[in-house]
Amino acid sequence: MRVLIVEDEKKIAAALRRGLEAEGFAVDVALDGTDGLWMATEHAYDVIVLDIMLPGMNGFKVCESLREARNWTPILMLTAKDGEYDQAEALDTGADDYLTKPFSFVVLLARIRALLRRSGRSEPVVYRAGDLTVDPVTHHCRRADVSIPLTAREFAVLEFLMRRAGEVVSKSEILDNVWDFAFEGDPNIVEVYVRHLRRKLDEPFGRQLIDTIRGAGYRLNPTGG
Amino acid sequence: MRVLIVEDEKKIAAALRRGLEAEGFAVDVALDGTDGLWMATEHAYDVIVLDIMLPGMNGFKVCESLREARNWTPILMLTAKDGEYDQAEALDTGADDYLTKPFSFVVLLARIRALLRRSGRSEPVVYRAGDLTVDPVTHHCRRADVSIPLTAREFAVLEFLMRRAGEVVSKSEILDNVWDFAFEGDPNIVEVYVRHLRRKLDEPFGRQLIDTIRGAGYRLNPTGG
DNA sequence: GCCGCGGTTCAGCCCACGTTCAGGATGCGG
DNA sequence: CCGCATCCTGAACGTGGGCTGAACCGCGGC
Repeated sequence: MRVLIVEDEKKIAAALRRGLEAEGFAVDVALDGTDGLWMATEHAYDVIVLDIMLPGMNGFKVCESLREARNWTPILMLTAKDGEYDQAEALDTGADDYLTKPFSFVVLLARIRALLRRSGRSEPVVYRAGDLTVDPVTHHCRRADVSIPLTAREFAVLEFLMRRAGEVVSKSEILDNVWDFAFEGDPNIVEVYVRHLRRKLDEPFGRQLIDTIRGAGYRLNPTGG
Repeated sequence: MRVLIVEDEKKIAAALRRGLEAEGFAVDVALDGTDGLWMATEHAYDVIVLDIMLPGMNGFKVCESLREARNWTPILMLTAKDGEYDQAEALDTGADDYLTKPFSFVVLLARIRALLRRSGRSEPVVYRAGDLTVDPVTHHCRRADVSIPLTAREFAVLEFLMRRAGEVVSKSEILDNVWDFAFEGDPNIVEVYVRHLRRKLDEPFGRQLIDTIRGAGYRLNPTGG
């Protein structure tokens, strides 16, 4: 599955590349608009992540040019929240979806998966661990056939842990993936959400789904605890 | 697996080279920034370890130049704790991870492995000795199919001994690799941790995994004892 | 406006872990 | 057999990482 990222902020570009490669995507990066357009026309991608604010040629122009050239690769646009460029304009120029900065990696991944699914290029994803199932598409979580209501954040944390089931995941990794790239708050928030998840997923069932590895991070038990 | 180390402190550079070569990496060293940049562009490395404080051209610049040249080799930055340079700036310029000095060698190695894993360049690592298996990724240690809980330090010591299974390893080597390079405490701590490991790994199974070589150090029995 | 909910911050608590220390065992050379 | 160096071992101690409940804040719905 090939992805093209067109983004000039190196930090974001690098983070996206890293994350997507870890998910098994083949990733190319272009750091400005003209280069992005060139790469998109020369290679066949399954999806393109396209920033709007770009040096040289902005994202709208890139998107427009591609569509005029009859290139229908799904495009996910990245827009800044603070006006200047309009969200809706993204869809007008032929983008398939957009995401406003700042955003978290799991949300981006979900959107990309959604685009791929719509274009019929990928199989559905459902995570399982023992009697626990998590479905990012329908946003449903159930354990032992009882449905568990989760808030957006709780769900995102759980989804990330499920993707890395069995592995030790550090708190900073969770923070980097589930919260905004720009998040500068108290890292203790991760502990708080683990607490929420344990309360909803462990206590009613008398089991331990999420282990604490002191000094290293957390580990989701792939057998469901 | 090729590694480039860009570091001007010869003592550290040499220590890293030695350690990584012992791990089977092919190691090149550059002693200043311009040289490092040149080597990174001329050769293909799997990972680059890049100090920030460098004569000539600092680490940020090197990283930035590489990324602008579309070189996406994973970069692990080494930063000093005492301000002056900011940790976060490392990621801004396109580094993939950073490590603050002082750090221990096993931590560095773990980070390098993590980078390689994320970029899909390496196969999973699990250490085995007889019926003992140690998995750094999941932080699992099991003997004869029973899971043994270990603390972070215990795990680090065991991991180091496993990597050098069959060899005689001196106490100071263990100290240098598992503790900070700057550690100035009682070396007796190594004996204490060997004791802990023996209690957890030997006594319940009536075997001797770690031999004492009086006057020389310890040796982990590759057959599991 | 008011209310309720989700997200975030904060402060206090607790205990596991890392480290130190001192006394006891064990091996080795003379 | 003695003396010394090395290693083993249990216990004591202090710290910080992690846990938790509650307060706070902002937003959307009624």
